[in-house]
Amino acid sequence: MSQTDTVSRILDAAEVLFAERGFTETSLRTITSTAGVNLAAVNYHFGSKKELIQAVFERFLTPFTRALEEELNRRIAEGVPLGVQELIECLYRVGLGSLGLEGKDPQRFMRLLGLAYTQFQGHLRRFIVSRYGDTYRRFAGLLAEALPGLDPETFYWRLYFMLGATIFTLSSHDAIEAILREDFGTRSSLPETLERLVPAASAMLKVDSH
Amino acid sequence: MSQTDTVSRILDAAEVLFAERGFTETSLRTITSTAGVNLAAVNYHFGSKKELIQAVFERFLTPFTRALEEELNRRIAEGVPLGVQELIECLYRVGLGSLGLEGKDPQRFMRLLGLAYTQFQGHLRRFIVSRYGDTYRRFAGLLAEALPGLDPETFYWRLYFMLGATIFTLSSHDAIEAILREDFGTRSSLPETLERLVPAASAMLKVDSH
DNA sequence: CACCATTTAAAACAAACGTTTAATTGTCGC
DNA sequence: GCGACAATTAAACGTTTGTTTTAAATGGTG
Repeated sequence: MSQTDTVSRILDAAEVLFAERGFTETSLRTITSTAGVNLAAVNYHFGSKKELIQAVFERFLTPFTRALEEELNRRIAEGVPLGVQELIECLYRVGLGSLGLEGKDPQRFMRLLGLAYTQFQGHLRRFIVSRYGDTYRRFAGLLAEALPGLDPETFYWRLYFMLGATIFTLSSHDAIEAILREDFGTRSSLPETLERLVPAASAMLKVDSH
Repeated sequence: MSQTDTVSRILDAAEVLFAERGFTETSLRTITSTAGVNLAAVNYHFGSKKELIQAVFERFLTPFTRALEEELNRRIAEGVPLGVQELIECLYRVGLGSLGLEGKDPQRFMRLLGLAYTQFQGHLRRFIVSRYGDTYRRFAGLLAEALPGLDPETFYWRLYFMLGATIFTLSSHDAIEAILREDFGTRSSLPETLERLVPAASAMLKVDSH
């Protein structure tokens, strides 16, 4: 078994298990036995559990961030100014695209993102901000440009409202979908939920509160 | 030290520590030493850690739910039909009021609510739904009445969007506030944040997506 | 073939965890 | 004051955790 094999097998197993149970609730022994590798392999390749957690996030956030940057460049090169709804659609579409490749489940990454914000892993938040903060600030800047006249403080609070609605909803998507399916008998896929989320989030950003 | 003393000292300590670090990351030893009681007191009075977690939630959710029910009764007795914005305002104001009594920090309860949804404590979610589900459904029903013409599925999804925006934002209120204070030099209190959240959440519920 | 990184196996490590036990203390009704 | 029961205490229980260490085996590269 080659190195890349062992490393990615560990990452695959950790990704799934972390998303299902959280970081503290997932032991290295569960990860390594799921991955079919030796227990010591984690500390050999990653150094520690903390660094393994960061590596899991790096593996999906780096392609996502790159894809978002490229999509923003492409849209800006067209010369058409980007509206609020278009920017949010862009964000979601890149997420569905870059995270849904290779049979990966986009919701799993949403669960992980949710964990990064709600579990108490200070090192992880610091890692994400330092690594991907620039792209986040660029996106926030474009969104602010599309909302002229809105005072910056209100804008940023609403940005967090939107972040909360997105992460919370999508990371619990399966659970919510199960409840609604029971009540209404209908199914709704992740793209359908995003179609509902885009206008709702846009309305929240654009509303005139006075 | 009387029984009520020990019990409420444990609940006080657990409430703060759970909100700060989460359930798994808070040990019974930390709780009992913070509370100044013996380690075995938790299992003696509550039975297990799971039941302690439930007791923490029961202590603040029961008065909150009762206060919300009473406020809804009061408003309905007035005969004036309740609008979307009024209902959301009502919810937040009751939260600020009933949870902010006795020097308690409303944000702490928001953090706990966030944990209840994002951490993996199946027993806790079941406990909350079975105990407080009726009031939740009553509030949702009133809100749906205030939004005639909106198809039920879209309504419920937006309800979750609102729940996410509220819980996510308020449970991270201190962290977000610190970031914005650094960027803008201004402060914003929890009531001020709620004043921003009410119109944003209302707009999200009311928007016509067609 | 020799080298070196990789992987495995097995074991041990100290630390932390939730829980239980048995003995002691405190308190209240009689 | 005494018996009964609730409450508190110190100590130990058995697991599980992340991590490290030893050794041997494996595999590809120069």
